[in-house]
Amino acid sequence: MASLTGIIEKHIEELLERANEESVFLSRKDLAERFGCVPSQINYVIRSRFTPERGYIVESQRGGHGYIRVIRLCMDMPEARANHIEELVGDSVNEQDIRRILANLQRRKLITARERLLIEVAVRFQEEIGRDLLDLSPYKRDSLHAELLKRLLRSLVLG
Amino acid sequence: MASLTGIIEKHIEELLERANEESVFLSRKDLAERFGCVPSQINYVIRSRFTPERGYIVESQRGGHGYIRVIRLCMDMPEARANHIEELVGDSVNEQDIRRILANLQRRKLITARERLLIEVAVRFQEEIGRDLLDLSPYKRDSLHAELLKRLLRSLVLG
DNA sequence: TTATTATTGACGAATATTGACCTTAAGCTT
DNA sequence: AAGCTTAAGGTCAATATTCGTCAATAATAA
Repeated sequence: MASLTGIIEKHIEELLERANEESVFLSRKDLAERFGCVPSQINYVIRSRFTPERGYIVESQRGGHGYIRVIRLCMDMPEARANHIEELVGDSVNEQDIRRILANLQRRKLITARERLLIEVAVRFQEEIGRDLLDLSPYKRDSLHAELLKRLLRSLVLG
Repeated sequence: MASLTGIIEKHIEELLERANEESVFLSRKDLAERFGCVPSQINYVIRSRFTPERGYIVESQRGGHGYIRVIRLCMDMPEARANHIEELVGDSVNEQDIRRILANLQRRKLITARERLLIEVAVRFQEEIGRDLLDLSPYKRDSLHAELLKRLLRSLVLG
């Protein structure tokens, strides 16, 4: 993995580590100069590597004093939990399973009541759309549930 | 964040804090002198930072004894917050607007970073499904985003 | 070979700063 | 009371500085 993208990705991760902060402010122009690439390469790295699904939030501002800010959440979650989630959820879950899983996670204090609420609302909305608007089969809907649930939980649990 | 605008913004926020009042009266001329800038810079700070979207309203008066008054809205009633959400989101929002709204809500401590992350992931998933799997039009997708976002935020904010 | 991922560059959009010119209100002066 | 003066604040356009998007192309993986 000696791709430019990989190198820049590592660099940003290192900045996050080294600063021991929750976030870093980057200058797109400076980064591009430093790594001898076009500025839009930085956008590519951000878009492909520092996604919400991987536990990052990115803010940016154009114009004078512009910046790209990368925020990293959940810095210290054991990897074991990630695998656990895959197992737990599998490829298909119905809403009852989901509620059971969420109740469990909340009881173990891995998610808050509000986070659980968000996840339930998101899943229910998806169910509603899939059923009423798109006429998807029950199996298809449960597959989508599984995928959504995994993404949501991974974003919280992985760093 | 060493921009003039940022510095002035912080100063005004601090005045609000320190006064522990709901509002502060500013003198545009004095502020401009203090920070060594043209008076219209103050207008820019007000227009771009102390917006209703961020929970402020501003009154002003010209002429002798003129002033700029910055009022911080406190939205402690669930009712008020809910209405605010409706307005903010409307019937259609693109992902860029969503990110702005979420950043503002987090700044105002109405949601946490993790909650923001969950919402971003849910919206992105919906976008992905709508685009790649269901081939929905951009407008339809933005409508669905608005509906999803409103439901998610209402679930949090009504509590 | 085909599909995915990475790289590049042209063009566009947003933000910050400044200054010239406009509008409004209060207090005098007549 | 009307008009003038002075002291605010408002608007708008020009400019500079960043970042973002999109599509074409190249490289790599399946």
